[in-house]
Amino acid sequence: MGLDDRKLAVLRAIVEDYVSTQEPVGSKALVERHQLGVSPATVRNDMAVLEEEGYIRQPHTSAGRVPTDRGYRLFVDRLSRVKPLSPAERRAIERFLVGAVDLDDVVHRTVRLLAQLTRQVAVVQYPSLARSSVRHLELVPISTTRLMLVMIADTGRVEQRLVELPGPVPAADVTDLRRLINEKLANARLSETPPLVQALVEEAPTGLRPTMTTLATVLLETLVERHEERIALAGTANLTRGGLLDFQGSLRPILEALEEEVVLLKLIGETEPSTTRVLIGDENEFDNLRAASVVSTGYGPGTTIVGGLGVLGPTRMDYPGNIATVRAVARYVGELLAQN
Amino acid sequence: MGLDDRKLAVLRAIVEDYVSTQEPVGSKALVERHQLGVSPATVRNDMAVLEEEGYIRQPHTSAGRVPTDRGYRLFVDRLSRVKPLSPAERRAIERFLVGAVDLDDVVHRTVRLLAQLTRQVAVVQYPSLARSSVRHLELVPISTTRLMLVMIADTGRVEQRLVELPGPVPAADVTDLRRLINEKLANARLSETPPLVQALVEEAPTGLRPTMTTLATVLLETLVERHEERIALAGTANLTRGGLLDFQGSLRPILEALEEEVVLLKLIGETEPSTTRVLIGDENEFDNLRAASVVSTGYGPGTTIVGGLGVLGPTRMDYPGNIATVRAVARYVGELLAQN
DNA sequence: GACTGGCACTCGTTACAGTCGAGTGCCAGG
DNA sequence: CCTGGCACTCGACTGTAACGAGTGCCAGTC
Repeated sequence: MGLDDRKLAVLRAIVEDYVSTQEPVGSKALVERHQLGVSPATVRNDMAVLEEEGYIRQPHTSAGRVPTDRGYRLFVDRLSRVKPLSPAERRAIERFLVGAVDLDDVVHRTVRLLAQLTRQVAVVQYPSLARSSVRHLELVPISTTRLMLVMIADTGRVEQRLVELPGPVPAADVTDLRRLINEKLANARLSETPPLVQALVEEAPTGLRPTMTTLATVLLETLVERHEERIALAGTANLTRGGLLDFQGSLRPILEALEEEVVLLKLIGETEPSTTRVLIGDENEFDNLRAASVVSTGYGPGTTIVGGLGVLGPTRMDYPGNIATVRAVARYVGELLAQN
Repeated sequence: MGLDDRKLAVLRAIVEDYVSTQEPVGSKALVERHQLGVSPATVRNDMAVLEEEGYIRQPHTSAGRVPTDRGYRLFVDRLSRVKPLSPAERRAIERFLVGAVDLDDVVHRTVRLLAQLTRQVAVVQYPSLARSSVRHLELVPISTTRLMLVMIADTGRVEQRLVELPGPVPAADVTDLRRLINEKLANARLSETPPLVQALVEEAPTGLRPTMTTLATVLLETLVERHEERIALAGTANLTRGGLLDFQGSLRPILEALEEEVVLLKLIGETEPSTTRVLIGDENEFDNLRAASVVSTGYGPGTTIVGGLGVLGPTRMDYPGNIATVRAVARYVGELLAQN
């Protein structure tokens, strides 16, 4: 394919201009705003090639060119230069995140911060239970036949669940149960708990066996099956920026997708370590989001990844800027988590 | 004011037609669709009066009439007939809410249910801590200088918070602290805890005094100041029904308002016992929501109110239907809570 | 006095024609 | 391989005209 350097420069210029002006960009405007060193006619020839290769298209014959999803992809992969954060942005991140008092607080502040900095919709996954370890399991007697099971993960996440016991259980037994459970499960990765829970039941003293069986069921549900993942969302109002030009006139599919936790998890949860993932338009597997792009990355204390975070916006977004912001925020959050 | 029965009937007909068709309604269409027993000309005269009194208006000279906020208000107060839920709706409510496994689950199911039934944006406030009592306070040692404080409210709500202790505290002391705290605070209304916490510090044995002081600070923060209220939201995609006719073309202010928890709490949190509150358009104190209406009510086990729930939509909404649904859902949720 | 039919009027909507101009593709020449 | 020039396309905008839904008013009827 004959994509020489100048053609790439033209594509880059088109993307940059279109992203900032939101209007199809013509050959004349291009040479005026960028130092391409050639005439509009030459640029037109390049554009014709770029269009043939599927990187740009014209909304209608007498209009300028607009990048296609494929064009954005090339831009992101090969053409965008890293855009360092401004000092003001760095300060904003620090200011916003210090003073967070617990995990909930961290997540909420993070998601708002991301939405504010990128002016897009921000999504933050709570630290995944699957990738966490049990720090402590607490049994709190509510009545003689009811316990509250509280699980504290090493990431700071806390899950609780009410347990209906098969019969009254004296306080001393609760103490024993608590000890047994913690001996077995503390410091275990959540994903590895099922066999341990099974062992707990088998090894339980006969007197505690029925209660332990009930507990085991709830434990498995709490640790593995239910609610496994949580999501925080902010900045939906940013979808309305840029009139209705983005998202071809209807926010509906986007808003619907944002209500589906499963969808969001797929979007930002499946990150390989330390990569920033960019999904552009129809690269996305959800039809509802074919007009949107997602920039996401993983975060966690040190080098381990415990969750994902990212932003969602129109395909016409500032990729370099958003990538830089998402990365920076993820790094700060990781540091914050490492302190616990 | 000369609002005889027929004029009221005309207003009612206008509201009903406009709500269902979403188009300004004219005199001719009115007499065709309702048995008013008079001619279009007569209806026109009535309309002129209604317009003069501010209950309806014309978008432009050659168009039909549309209810004003004032018109909706009159409709809601005096003209709407109660619309009983369909059996299908009743079934849906029951089916949706049984099987909820804990409070989080109840709240999430409720908010989704409301959004689905009313096809509006649904808002549910978690049971307010201010109106709850302490069921139990648990101290979980994380390390020698760190505790996790877990508060379980009688409504099922659970709050937790990490506490950094001034120095190492032996396990036995933790047991003592737990006992002291529970003796003093269990069953107390959260709003009444501040003096009790104060007393805790004063009455603490000298050895435990410093630790108790630290705990007291966190207790006050957890019980009274922080996060006091939480909100669940669903159905934002419903805002896009009815094209962009509702909300005069921009969802932006609405979406912004929905991101502000404070705003939502004001909307649905301030409910007097067992009343269903309807706020129509500019009756709302938030400028962002002057194009929206809110139907809300309180819920709770038995006759006490522990939180609010409701729906938000365009002023052009089905008030009788939404009022009925909101009430019914609130009642079911109350029953569900009472079972704990 | 209340209701009705009729009629003139308003004004937004639609359709159509014409102009404008941004932007293109192509070609001949450097 | 680049460039200037030129004809062409086609959406955006403007102006005009016909249309029709809906109104307000008035004179007539019960």
